[in-house]
Amino acid sequence: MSTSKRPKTEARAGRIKLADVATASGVHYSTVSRVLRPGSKGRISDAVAEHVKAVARELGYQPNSVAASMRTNSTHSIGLIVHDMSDPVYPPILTGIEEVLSPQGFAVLVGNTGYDIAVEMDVVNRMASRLVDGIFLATTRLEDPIVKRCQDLGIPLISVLRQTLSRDTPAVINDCLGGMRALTRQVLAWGHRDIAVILAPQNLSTGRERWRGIRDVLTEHGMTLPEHRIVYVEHMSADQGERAARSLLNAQRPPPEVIMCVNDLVAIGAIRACRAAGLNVPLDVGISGYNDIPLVDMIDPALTTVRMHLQEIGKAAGKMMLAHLGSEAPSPATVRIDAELVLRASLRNLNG
Amino acid sequence: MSTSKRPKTEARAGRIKLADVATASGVHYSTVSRVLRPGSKGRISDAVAEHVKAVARELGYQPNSVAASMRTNSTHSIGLIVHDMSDPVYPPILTGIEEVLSPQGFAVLVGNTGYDIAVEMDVVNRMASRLVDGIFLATTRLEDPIVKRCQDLGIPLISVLRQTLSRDTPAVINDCLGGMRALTRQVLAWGHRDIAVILAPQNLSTGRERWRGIRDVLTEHGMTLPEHRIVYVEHMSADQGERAARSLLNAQRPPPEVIMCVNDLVAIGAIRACRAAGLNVPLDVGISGYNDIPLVDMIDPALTTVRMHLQEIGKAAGKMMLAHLGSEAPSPATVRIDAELVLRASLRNLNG
DNA sequence: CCGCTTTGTGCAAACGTTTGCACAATTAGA
DNA sequence: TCTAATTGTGCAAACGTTTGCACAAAGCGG
Repeated sequence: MSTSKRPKTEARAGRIKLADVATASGVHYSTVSRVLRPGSKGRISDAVAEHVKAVARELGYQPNSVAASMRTNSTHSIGLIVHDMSDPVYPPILTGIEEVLSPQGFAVLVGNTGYDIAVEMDVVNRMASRLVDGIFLATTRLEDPIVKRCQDLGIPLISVLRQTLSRDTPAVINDCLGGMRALTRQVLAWGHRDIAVILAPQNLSTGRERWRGIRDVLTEHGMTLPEHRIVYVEHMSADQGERAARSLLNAQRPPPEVIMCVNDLVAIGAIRACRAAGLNVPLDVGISGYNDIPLVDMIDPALTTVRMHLQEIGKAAGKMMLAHLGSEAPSPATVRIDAELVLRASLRNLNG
Repeated sequence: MSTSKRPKTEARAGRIKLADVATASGVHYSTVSRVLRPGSKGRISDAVAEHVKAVARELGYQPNSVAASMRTNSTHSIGLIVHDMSDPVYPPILTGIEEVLSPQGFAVLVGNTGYDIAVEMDVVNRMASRLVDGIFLATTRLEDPIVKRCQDLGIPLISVLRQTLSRDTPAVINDCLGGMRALTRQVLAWGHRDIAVILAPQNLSTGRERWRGIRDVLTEHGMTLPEHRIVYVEHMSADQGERAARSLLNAQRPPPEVIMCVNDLVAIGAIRACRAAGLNVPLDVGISGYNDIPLVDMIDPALTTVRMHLQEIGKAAGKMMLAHLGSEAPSPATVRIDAELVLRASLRNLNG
């Protein structure tokens, strides 16, 4: 740590503390504490309370929550771990979380992993050092050493968007299964039969559930996909999507009627790949995504996708965190937030 | 605060502390501290150091940084205040900041204001209570009570993307003036003369600089814009952009040749408004944005805009923060990061 | 008017570090 | 061999809260 901060400015150094307010009001500092932190034990007369509050306000007293945390062993801060905040899925979740937690006095510590699990482990350890009251994990794998670590550390954990295989953590997730089923039914209803898919790694619950949603419906219709119509991305980005789509299109075979992508970014990449291959979307190839991130309604062609209610997910996660912090018994419930089909130009009705 | 957390889990309660490591290694806990925090005063023999480290590792010691913060009066955490993380401009900045600060042991506390200055003031006060070492402010107004507050509180502040009128805070901003000049020159070079603008509130440095960039170039060419070609948004969102554009198009006059928008989201709204009015972009009306946020290259039509190097801005801001935390004299330097013109389909060459 | 409850306030410990100071042990210089 | 410098470690205070406990004052029922 190179930053040696010895001196501090005046304002920082001469910070008003409880004792200052106390002497200025002629009471003991413990009394000030009780006035300013209602809910603590020990009743205070209204007269004193008013007076102390007035003095505190006048002196511009700002409580030192670090000191309070030290005493109470609770920082009222919670961590949010994501791979990359620039992925537009995450910010609305942060907003939802803040909406619930901020009024309760919680602050949110954001940690980006950059898709690197070593970094992620480090982030967790640092959050542990900082005594966060809980962690929201948006990177959860089906078998997850990070989850394990949090459990070992005794940090309340809530999984968002994803869930472990054993469902041993509380979680708030999108109903990927339902969403993908609805989408697949629509694809079939519109007469598509030669379907290709670009899937996420199958060590993620989202990746697995979305794929299962597709397969379920295909199976209902007595269909299965041939190997060569199934490709994977390593993580969900447009570049990865473009690469994957290229491998679908480059083969000697004719292009599929539709490419169902595991999410919108991947679908964007797929659209690029189609364009590059001289194929028109949706005339030559239909494309679908998942998430309904901002602007996919404005792209060319407007993307058919499934909307997750991300802010709702964030809010639900926030509430769940509050519940878990309050109670002793964190029942690992999994809450599913409904998904919503959004039909746009990138997928057409072959029957129409 | 409703959450009464009395009991804690085993793991949380029986946390290993310095003293535990000390007794286990047969040394005083101050020695352990010195071993684990190299750079502190007092040299330790290599033998003891190795031994203590081993014991600490074995016991799984996690330093309690709250306690350390209490002692040192420095939390190694910094705040980032934005209006709304869902605005795609901010995440890359966060990434840049983290990239620089995280390796130095800093954590980032994110605060969304929801465009509400009362909330914003509250966020600042809470960050002050939490003893953040510094604050990045991305909401800076030309005359800003928030900046004033931070100065009163003695919290090191760095303005990002925006700057105060008096330039009394260190800041890292995009070169809006240069960027907008370049764009305007291009617009003129391509033969557009009937130009309309959708501007941001003029109490923001970005709003004012971008407008000045346009005016400068127009003035160079002996042009000025008539009142009815100038409209404003309250803040930078697609909805606001759509409203503003509507008011430009609804008038009895013919539509302008080009609408220059203060940023991409606003431009998106303007495109929507044009479509709704039955106007083709770019054939009937050209549109430009600013920022080059993700996906504007994919929308219909692809948006002509100016790229800010957001992650660079974040990194520069992070470095600047480190510098200011280190030194006594925070010279309020303003760093400008170059902008880059990005020409796409939404603006056409009338001469071509 | 007496004991008992209630109410309001002060006292002091504790939270887990960091670090100035003291001091013992070792090394070096002459 | 003696003094002086150096090195390694222990001691204890301090950081600013919260909160259990003690206790005085006041209210009250009989």
